[in-house]
Amino acid sequence: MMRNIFLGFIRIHILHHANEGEIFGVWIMDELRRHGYSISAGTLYPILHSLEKEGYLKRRDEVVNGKVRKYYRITEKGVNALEEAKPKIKELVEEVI
Amino acid sequence: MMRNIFLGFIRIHILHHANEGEIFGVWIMDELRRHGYSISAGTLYPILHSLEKEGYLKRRDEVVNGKVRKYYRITEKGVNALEEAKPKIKELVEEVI
DNA sequence: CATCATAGTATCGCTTAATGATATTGAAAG
DNA sequence: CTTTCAATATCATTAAGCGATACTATGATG
Repeated sequence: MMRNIFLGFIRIHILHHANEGEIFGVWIMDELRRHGYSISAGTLYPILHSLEKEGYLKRRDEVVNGKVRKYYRITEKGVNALEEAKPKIKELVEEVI
Repeated sequence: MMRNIFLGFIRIHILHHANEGEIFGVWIMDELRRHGYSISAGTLYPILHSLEKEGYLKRRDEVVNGKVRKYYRITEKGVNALEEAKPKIKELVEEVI
């Protein structure tokens, strides 16, 4: 029941965090786990790739502690999508809550 | 983007409406369309069946205008699930909005 | 009565998405 | 130049969503 809703939200959450700063795969997984939700790598990475491919996120590779990390940051298009989504989500949620 | 979120919400919306009164398949489809979302019959009916099977909804068949309608109403378990879900949704949404 | 039209529900075959498990990558350490 | 490790990537499987199409009463028509 909640899993379903959470999954619908995951793209928005990713955009949201990528709007506040740079994010990368494992960080997101941890962040979500902290909030009581978890997501498989096999689900997350394809989502990141598609968000990037569709132009909502842009990527930057950096070596951290000798490991390559792919940092993502929101794009202009991503910000727009996020702002457009907010009122719709609000409407969707307020009817029920 | 929004479709995904909407789909995650559909079970909650169904429970919500089944809490306010009796609902049936076509009515839900119309209601959602009115709000700018649409759902295929091939998606909706399996959802109704599973919500019933899992005990969130109970069914009552009635003939209306010479056609059989399956009215659904929320159960005690459904009400509980709905009430439990609300704060979690709120938390999930408020972080982003 | 037979058959027709119709609202509503049900299901099939296909496509797309999520998942856990497993593999790959590349820098650093030794 | 091998090993180790965090992080990312992909594979095979399972589950979910979908449009299209079929099914099921029932009341109307003649």
